[in-house]
Amino acid sequence: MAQPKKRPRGETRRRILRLAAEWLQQRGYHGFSFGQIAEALEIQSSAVHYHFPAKPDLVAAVFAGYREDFAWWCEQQAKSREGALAQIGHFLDLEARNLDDERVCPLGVAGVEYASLPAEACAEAEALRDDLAAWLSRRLETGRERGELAFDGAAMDQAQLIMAAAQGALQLARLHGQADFRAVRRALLTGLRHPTVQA
Amino acid sequence: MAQPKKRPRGETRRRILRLAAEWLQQRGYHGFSFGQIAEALEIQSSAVHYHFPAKPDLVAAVFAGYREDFAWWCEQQAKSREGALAQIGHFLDLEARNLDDERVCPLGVAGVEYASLPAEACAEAEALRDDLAAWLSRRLETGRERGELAFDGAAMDQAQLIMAAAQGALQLARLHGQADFRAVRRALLTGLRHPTVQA
DNA sequence: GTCTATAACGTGATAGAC
DNA sequence: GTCTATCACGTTATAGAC
Repeated sequence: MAQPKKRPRGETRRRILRLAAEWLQQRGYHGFSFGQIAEALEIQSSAVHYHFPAKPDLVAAVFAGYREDFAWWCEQQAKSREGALAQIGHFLDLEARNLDDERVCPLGVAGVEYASLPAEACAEAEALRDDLAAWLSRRLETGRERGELAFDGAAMDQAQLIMAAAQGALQLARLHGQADFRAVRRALLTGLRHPTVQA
Repeated sequence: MAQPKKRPRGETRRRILRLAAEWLQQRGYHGFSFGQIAEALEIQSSAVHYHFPAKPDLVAAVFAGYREDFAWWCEQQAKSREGALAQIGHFLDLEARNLDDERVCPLGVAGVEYASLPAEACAEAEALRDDLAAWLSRRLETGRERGELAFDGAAMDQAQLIMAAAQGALQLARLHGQADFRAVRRALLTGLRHPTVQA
């Protein structure tokens, strides 16, 4: 029988998280199993259970990872000191990266499967939603104050429109093609650039 | 689709379809089973298999039902002879009905679980997407021609924005509350009403 | 940290009686 | 059209060896 492969500390855990994130965004929570992860990584399913006692633990960790990644991205973004419209464009580009390997936004997964998702995963997803909403509405608010952006209504309404549209567009892109996402990106940014009417 | 036009008058069949549609939109494709449907309807799981040989058949039939319902809705809508903005508002209200029992848009389910969904279901979902996109872009196009609506870019881009935003907003509403959907509805319609700038 | 082995269960699906 | 009975399989999860 094959000897266990020695791997650097924490390497297996990272590989599990990485694959689980990919499949979660491609197939949904119920669309992959510990056994499939084990097979793909050429380890035993009980090795997966060692790192993550149960599936809710694994998926909650995946969502927590999304939050870490987004926090890191925000830090990098803050350094660039770009305008609000450019930053929001970069946010849409961040979402667009999911198109490369046919993923959807993790919030979409949580939203669709909400009623069949473990509570831990829901809680992390809600926190991620709050992170995104806070970042977006802040950019929109200051962008409007500085006259860079024009839109009617509350900044938070606009932030939710952007989140919802990006997430929905990634899903529609799978049904009809990546052009659908670009169409939505175009429509969103055009709407923001649009100067308010002088009455 | 496997099932021809002729629909058996069976009450059981209708009850199965109704419950499957509800659960599909609440839990996703993998979030419910024949056994659970049988239990809820107090029949045997093999009775479900009688009406729908396999799960893909059932779910494809559910999607086909969505298309029929939407076609019927379009007919009713055509009779009203309302303006484009009002009609698009009604479309968003149609989506908003899903909030009542915490469902999401079926296209969201298909988009999220695409990689783990049977091909029959994907095909029906794509057809439904085309139905919605065609109806919306037509309203947008004629609305703009008549000066009722104002937006930049292609009508189809705008149609995709509306579809994506509505679908994403239903999902976000589950994570944070129904107000999120209303915020998106507001932002969308405000954007359309916004008069183009006179340069 | 990974393995073997296995438990306990739910799943989609089928055959055939009534 | 619905039932009983059953199947093979995949699933999550645990115990204990190395």
